[in-house]
Amino acid sequence: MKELQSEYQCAINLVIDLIGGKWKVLLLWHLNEGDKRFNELRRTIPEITRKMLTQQLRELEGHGLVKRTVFEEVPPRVVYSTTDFGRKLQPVLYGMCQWGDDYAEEQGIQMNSCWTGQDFMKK
Amino acid sequence: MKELQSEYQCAINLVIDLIGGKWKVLLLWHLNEGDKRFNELRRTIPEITRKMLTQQLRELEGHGLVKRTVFEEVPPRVVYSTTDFGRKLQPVLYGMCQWGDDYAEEQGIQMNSCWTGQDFMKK
DNA sequence: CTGTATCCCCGAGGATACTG
DNA sequence: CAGTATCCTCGGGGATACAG
Repeated sequence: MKELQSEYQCAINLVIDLIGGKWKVLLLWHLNEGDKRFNELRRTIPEITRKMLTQQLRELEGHGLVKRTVFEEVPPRVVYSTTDFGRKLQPVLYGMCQWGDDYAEEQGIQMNSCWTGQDFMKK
Repeated sequence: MKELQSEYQCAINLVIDLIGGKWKVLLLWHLNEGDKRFNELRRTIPEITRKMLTQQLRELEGHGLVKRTVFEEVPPRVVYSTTDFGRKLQPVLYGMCQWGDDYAEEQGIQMNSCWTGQDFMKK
């Protein structure tokens, strides 16, 4: 598990350590849509391997951005959700998405929009 | 040079391709403080190598987020600045920084604040 | 279903020397 | 000053098999 430093020159460096991983922003984004199970996330992000999914989720959990809830059943059921703090990032992620959409439009890039922004705006 | 895809499932994936590089967010952040020369950036981010700095700047430039201005002098002078579009990301970066600051405070992480947020807020 | 455990490859990126 | 050009290492991350 990647440890955070005890001191940072600038908050942006801390943020990069927290959500700079290859899949973390994507995971947080999808978890902000709603709680998700392990294989549900795999289906949402088909390119991710089990190993990477586990690892990135564990780091997000370790840093307090994601909560992991295990239901003691057979077969096992595990649900991932964002913590209050992870959820605080939502406006930022949303801003990123908007900016990305702007970029795509300006550059004529196609978007198969899994766009959850509207839901967010209603709040 | 890393090419963008012609189509994305979701804007967040595009954003990750645009600024997901190891140093890109950091570079954009520092360039938002003001235009900077090559070695100035190296001093600001001592851990980055010349190679990486060049490469990441070239990608940002290629994607239209950063502008590179060469002054034909001896010795050469090259100034990097954010484009209008790159600048549009500033509120997002600022939001990330605020969130990082919150996190640091909650977790008791030390911050040697190169904090340019205040300047931003005045606008 | 939700993961570990292993093995292994490949390419991001560091170190260093050189250049216009 | 602002980069290229080379070489080489190292670990991120894929593939696969196995486990509770």
